[in-house]
Amino acid sequence: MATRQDVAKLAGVSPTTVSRVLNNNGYVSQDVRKRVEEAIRELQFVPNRVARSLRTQKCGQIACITHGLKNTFYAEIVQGIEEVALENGYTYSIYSTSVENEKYINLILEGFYDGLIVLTSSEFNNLVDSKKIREVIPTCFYWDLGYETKLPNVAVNLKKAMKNTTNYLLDCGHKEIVYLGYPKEGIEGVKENPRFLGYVDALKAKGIEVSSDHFLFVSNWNDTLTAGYEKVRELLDRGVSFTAIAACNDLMAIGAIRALSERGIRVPEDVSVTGFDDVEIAKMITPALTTVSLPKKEIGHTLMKSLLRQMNGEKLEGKIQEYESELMERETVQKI
Amino acid sequence: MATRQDVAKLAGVSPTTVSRVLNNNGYVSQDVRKRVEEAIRELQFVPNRVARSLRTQKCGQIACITHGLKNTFYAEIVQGIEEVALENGYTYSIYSTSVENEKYINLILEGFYDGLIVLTSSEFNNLVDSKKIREVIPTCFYWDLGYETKLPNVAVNLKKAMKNTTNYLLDCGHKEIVYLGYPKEGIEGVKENPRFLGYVDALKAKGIEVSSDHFLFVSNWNDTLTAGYEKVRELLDRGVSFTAIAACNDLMAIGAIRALSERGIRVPEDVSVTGFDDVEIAKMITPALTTVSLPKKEIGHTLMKSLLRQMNGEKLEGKIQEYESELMERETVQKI
DNA sequence: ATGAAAGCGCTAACAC
DNA sequence: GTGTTAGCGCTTTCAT
Repeated sequence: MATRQDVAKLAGVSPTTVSRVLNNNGYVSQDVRKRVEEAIRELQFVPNRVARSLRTQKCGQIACITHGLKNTFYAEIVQGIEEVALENGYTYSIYSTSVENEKYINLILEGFYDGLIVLTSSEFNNLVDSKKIREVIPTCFYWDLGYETKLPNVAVNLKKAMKNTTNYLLDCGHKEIVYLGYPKEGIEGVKENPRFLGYVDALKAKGIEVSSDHFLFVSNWNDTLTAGYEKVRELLDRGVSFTAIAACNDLMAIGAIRALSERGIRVPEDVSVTGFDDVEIAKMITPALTTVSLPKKEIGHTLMKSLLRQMNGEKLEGKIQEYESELMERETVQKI
Repeated sequence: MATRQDVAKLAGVSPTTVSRVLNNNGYVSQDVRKRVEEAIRELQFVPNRVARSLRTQKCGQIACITHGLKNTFYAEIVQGIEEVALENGYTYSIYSTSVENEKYINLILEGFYDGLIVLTSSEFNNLVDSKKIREVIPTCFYWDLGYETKLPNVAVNLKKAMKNTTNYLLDCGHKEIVYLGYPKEGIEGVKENPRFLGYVDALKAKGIEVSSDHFLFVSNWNDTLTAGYEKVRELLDRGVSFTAIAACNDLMAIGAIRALSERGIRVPEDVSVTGFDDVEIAKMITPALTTVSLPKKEIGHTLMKSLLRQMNGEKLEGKIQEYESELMERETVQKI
């Protein structure tokens, strides 16, 4: 592997000059530049990023924390992040929240990353002291918790989104609506989840009783197809009466639909179901899932752009951008 | 951010000694070790990975090339990779094949990675000279092409898998089976795809005519829900007669089912459909998808383990492991 | 058992 | 315009 030294020797110039043409700063005469460029080509020289990082104290890499890519919701956000990262010469690593606390922190403190994007605020908050992390490394959060934070974040108005959805269900004549999704932790902390808040708000506004029989809570790290499936089976076993399910993500909704249809309950004829996220597959299943569309890629873009700004020295605080969502009326909801 | 120097000073020893306790080599007296450890704790010292990398010429990071995580098939393999990577102190970056040729190569040559895992052999092969890459960096491929290679790879017996699946369809009485999926490039190169080979083999073995009317080809980078959906719509528009569709991945199968049901064609009553990969959602849609199950996580594990071996100096060549698959009989196929 | 010193490949301040 | 030099934080001989 050729080094800058080798190039310098071959071109008959000093290493500094090579740097200059490489980084396009300082003055280099046409003639010399040409010779250097030729030498670079001949030796197939590629600058060593590790050495450069050590010198410049920035390594052109960011870390991104998710809780697994199996929910394509995250995969799509990550795609958005990747696009603007690469455009700006950054690479990124992905970590799943499943990794233990300490490993993370060290990985991050090791100086191998210039910035950090956290897609799973709640788990991350439980794991580490976010404020502390932020002091050592520029950080941007995708914030989906129910309270405000000073941490730089981009968010979606989830409360409003779920309120809309619930209202839609209500307008379709549903009164017994099951909520399937996130609490923060247990029933007490539950108020902190914006989606749940939206659900409760909508019900109350129409004078409908909010019954804990209709709460199907799932922890944040377990918002999967299987969880949706099993929660609804349990619900069915309990014999609770309901005519609709409002899920907190599409995967859980799809799991719910499966549980329903295995018991011979038809969607939407017998029970209506709504999802959340509008993952690509939502419109491809039959019946196509009525769900809430979020601008996933844009979220990724904004997350990365905000991080970039911070890495350039800007101080950012609190909500940087709040996106709106859109209810996609498809085939899993029916008027009764 | 504290450096090793600071620790040394605080502990009243030389920087070398600090290194020794950090890396657990050489002799350090109990007493000194304790002092150093205390200093480390007090200063919250974390060794700088960039500096270490520069010195040791290995950076504890690998790159992984996919064509996007939106197909959870790749996400699951990546999860497997992550598990053994982290276990062994490696971090990883993910790249989508959508990035242009040159950027890649440079990224990889920049010395920011100790190894490379390629999940999308075909695209990668088109993009770069795999053999050349391999000379500069240990590499391991997930190989799903129809010809053998000397490049270190882990594979699944895809030909056999698709042959099985086609036979299953045949045994169910289907004779007009549509193939939905990968050619290498155009019809001529088509023979190189193992799945296609398996499909043709099965048909021929039963003396059934192989008709190009039943080929629905999709390029490798376009094996999506939407592609499956649109290809099948086109097929329907052409008025070709068929009773089954064998798809090359679950996403395309799901897209196909959607196209079918939008036209009032029932699955499996009117047309049977099979998928490939057994992605988590396959069993959750209704009807549950009959598909081929591959050991995705294990593939990830083996990929990473093989890379580890190479990074430790071992020379690996050709097929390292070939996995078998399993047909999951569910609800999208019916006897006729 | 511990320390001194060289050097990984690069950049940037400073000289010429 | 171009070269010299110091140094980023660490590991690793080689002395002691």
